[in-house]
Amino acid sequence: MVQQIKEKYEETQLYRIRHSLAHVMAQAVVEMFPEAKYTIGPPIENGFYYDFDLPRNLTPEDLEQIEKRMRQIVQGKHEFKKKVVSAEEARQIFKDQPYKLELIDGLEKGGFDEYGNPLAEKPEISIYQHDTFIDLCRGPHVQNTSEINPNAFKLMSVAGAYWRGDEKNKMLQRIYGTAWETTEQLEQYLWKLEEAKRRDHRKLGKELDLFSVSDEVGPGLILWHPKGALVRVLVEDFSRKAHLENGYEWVFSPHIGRAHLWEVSGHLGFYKENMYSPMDIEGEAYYAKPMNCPFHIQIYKSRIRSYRELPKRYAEYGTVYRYERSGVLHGLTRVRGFTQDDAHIFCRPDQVEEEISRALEFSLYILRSMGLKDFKAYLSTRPEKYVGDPADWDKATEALRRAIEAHALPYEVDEGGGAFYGPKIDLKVNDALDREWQLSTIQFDFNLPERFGLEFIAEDGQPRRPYMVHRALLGSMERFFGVLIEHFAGAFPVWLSPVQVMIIPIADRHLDYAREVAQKLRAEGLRVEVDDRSERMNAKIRDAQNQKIPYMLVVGDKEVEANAVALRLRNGENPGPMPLTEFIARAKKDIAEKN
RNA sequence: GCCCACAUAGCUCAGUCGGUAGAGCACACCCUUGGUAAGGGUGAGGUCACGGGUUCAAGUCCCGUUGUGGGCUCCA
Repeated sequence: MVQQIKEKYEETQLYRIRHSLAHVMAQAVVEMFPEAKYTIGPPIENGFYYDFDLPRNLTPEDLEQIEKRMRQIVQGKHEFKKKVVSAEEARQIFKDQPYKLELIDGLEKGGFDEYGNPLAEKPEISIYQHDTFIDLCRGPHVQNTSEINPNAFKLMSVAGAYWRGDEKNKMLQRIYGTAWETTEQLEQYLWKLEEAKRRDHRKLGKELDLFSVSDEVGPGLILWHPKGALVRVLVEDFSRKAHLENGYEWVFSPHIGRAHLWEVSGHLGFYKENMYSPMDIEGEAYYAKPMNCPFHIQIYKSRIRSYRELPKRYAEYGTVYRYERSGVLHGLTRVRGFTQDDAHIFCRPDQVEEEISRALEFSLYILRSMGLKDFKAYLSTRPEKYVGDPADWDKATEALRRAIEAHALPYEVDEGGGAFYGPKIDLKVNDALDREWQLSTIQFDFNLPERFGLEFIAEDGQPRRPYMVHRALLGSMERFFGVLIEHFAGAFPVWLSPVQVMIIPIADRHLDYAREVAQKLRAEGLRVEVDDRSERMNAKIRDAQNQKIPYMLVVGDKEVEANAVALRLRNGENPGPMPLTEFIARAKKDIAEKN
């Protein structure tokens, strides 16, 4: 999995620091709880963690104390010493540590490393010691704890985690820490966390009145308020138009379908745990759709298809319902009912290459139009269990790879990470805080064409099976909106701002003029409101700015006199008075350029 | 689903040792008509998530349920 990056990270000093701090933390915890059973503690993105089996639950005060003790240990200038040992020696050393013994068994048998990941070769067994603490570990570590800056790490949280990630196993206590080379880096990281909190879409969703979730309706079900819905409508309209211009045909399909459909599609076999219980309609079972594919397939199958009419590209904003376990729901990014900007492409084998390339190109175009610029692709290839012809898999995978390379996207290959029905590209987006979000996906499907017996009549008059590609670009409207909110911190580009202009009359006598300006701007297609409250101008500015409204137009005696407006921007910039016509030109330019 | 924490006015929160509920913002009304990030006053607004229990007495202690948050696992 994602080998390229992982290996690079493993070679860095930061990786060694984090890995070493995990050991130091384990020492501090074991000192605090001599009966503690310790398990594994790897470096991760931004830091490290270690999982413990402890006699009681940790409190925030415990964390402080552990952190304090860690500083002392780090400052003790202890050397990290590696030693290769036999399995027997290792068992002796860790005789009171059942989790370690389990790991040693795995190492001895080969096939698994100390984190339980599959391994090609049988590894040597090594231990690392610093100060009084010995851990089963293959390293690498710093030479000496003096290489660790005692003021560049911090323990962040305690959370439950299953032994080896399996929910059938015991729940352990995981302590997360973050660690850096310098204090500045630590502070920068902590700032980023704060900033992420400030732009949390759940918080902004409330403050900007964009959406809500109601207990009465149910968890994971989103209510789009007028302002949020307006953004969605704008995004949908833009994207729908682009689809129609790019050779897609728009379709609509129902939200439920007969059990038989889902049996044929196989969803009742391999996807049932994500589907809701059926409803009874005149003695027949119907299911809410977890995917749109079977419906688009029915449209394809509604008559005989000629090779001449391929490719067929059916697009729909398809609302699907999937059962997600209560613990995984999260704001807009993980919900139970959501709308995908879905499409299915049915094409001839000789069209695959171009269709993939087009789909990727189109995806990048749409995402860039939304103000997202930083992408990374993940190519997932054939897993061990798969359906279809390996030759088709290879052809499809190569088409995906060439498309990525043709677009000069950075990418990683997830060998064997594809679904059983086909290889795929996932496109992840890095937002303004450099956080990665998965949005687009382009997947081949070698399963459904077979199951539904899809055909087209080839040039020679014989039926052939088409290739089928499933793709979503924004992913889901809910998740995309969540990402959009966080990326822009709620300050959407002008073309997507629910309210683009707030007119701020200074005194009541300017109200008529303010309304007149509003009318003129509306006639130009701008979304305008007048703040006619009996508040001071300062308060109105503050409120408009907090609502992230792109343009504030202050109008008072001078503006009325000169048929002008005084412009203020939401970033605090103050271009000042200008003729109304000049403002209109400026706004229209910003909108056209998607600023 | 599992581990931990949390749930008080529309929002953000306070509420000590168990003694019967508070602030700011928002809202309504009144005064104020102010030139680039909060003018002043008055008022209305709460089954303290829900259901049990302990107690003379529960927002506060205990149990359960629901929801939310941080994780685990999974994913658009």
